[in-house]
Amino acid sequence: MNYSVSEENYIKNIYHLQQQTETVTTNSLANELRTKPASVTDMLKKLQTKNLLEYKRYRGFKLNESGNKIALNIVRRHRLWEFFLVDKLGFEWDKVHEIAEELEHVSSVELIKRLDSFLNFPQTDPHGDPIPDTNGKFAVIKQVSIAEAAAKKTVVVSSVSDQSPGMLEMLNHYHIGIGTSLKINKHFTFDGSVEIKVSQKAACVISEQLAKNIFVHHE
Amino acid sequence: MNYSVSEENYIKNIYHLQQQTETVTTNSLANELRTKPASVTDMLKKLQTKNLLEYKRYRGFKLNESGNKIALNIVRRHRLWEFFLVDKLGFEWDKVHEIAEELEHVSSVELIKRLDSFLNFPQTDPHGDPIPDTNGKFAVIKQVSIAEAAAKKTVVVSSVSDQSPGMLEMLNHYHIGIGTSLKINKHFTFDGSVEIKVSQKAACVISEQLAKNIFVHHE
DNA sequence: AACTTTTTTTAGATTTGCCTAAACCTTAAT
DNA sequence: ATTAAGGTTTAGGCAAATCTAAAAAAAGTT
Repeated sequence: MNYSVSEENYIKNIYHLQQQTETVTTNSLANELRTKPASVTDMLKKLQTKNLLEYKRYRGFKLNESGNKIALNIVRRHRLWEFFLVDKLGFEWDKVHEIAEELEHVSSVELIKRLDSFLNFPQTDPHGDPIPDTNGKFAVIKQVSIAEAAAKKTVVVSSVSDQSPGMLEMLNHYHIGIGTSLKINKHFTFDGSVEIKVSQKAACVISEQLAKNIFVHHE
Repeated sequence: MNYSVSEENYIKNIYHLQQQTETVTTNSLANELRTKPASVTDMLKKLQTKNLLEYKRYRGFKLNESGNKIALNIVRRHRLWEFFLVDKLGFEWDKVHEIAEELEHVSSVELIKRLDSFLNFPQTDPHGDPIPDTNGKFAVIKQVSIAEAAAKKTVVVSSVSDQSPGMLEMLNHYHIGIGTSLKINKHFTFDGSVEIKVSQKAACVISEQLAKNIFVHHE
């Protein structure tokens, strides 16, 4: 079956909200989509008719099995395009989200198959988020923010949860990117800042706010 | 200014029809867009309001200066994406039109700029049609179909006007592609067929229909 | 438990792009 | 010049996706 751009956007955003809360509310989705709650209710009915949702009036909603599958497919397309934009076209990763938002709705299955292969089957997008495979499966890496990571360990940056230009500027300044390995030296309890050491460079201290937005994993 | 997918499709198709006839008719456009004449009239009014058309009721219409500029930009996007699909993703050229139809509406200017550079500023799409530059300019190559080309001359294939799978099959069979050079040996008046010689291979005879759809230029 | 606040839904409009059917022009033919 | 035929436009509607305003349900407060 084929879905409209609007339907796909609703599905995708329900999926993303579900990563934080099991069931999603009308208001939060309206907020995410920059639309009005009444519009959300309308679309929910439609998606329920198409059997993509579990939805009870006034009680919130969540994607069912097939809704989830479709969402993962959209996420797959989005992340593959983001990878393409950064890796092949040389975009900075804070610029690609909007463009991928449009590209993700191009419907050809063959296109995505070939794009995946052209990109050499990447596992994560430029922000470190995993790219689901054709069946919606992806490896879940156990990761923690630098703020929570144990001291004295060497870890690898796996993703960043903020994709603003300001964030990019900071990461460039500290020479940190996805895949960079660094050592957590010390957590300062006073302000939550963390001393880290990136590769051969001198140790430096990053703010709590930054530490909370950089996720790392072991080895 | 920004245009809807629908508006862009109208503009593009008016442009294409104008290549054959100076002014376009409601019916022919409706036919091209697989829509109804009444719908075309509706959209014409809208495009006229937006100052992209010269249009007099019952009298046909054509793009004005700015309409033309927009059309050429859409054509540029379409052809760049076609080039990408064939050159980078390995699609056969009879499969790319539909996909490029969707991709061409992605609106980022920066995207197209970078795509162009990534593809190394191609001059023509996979069917040999010229890719307009940012200002809508492109080199016009004087070309004739093999059916009309003078005998005893060596020519270079510059484009094909039919993009069906059947056409592709024939071209592959004769080892003909865009850029292939071949010699026109003889025109048979009886059935319009033409004897040609492709590179080092044995001379062969192609039908009038095929000859009419392959365009060539000198040197 | 009753009232207030917040959230969600319904009802009714609006816009865009499309449709059918009917009216309207233009052209070509007698 | 009239008429027939064809193409074009208007009128009126429909579906998708949105909105505002009002009603209904749930949650929070005293």
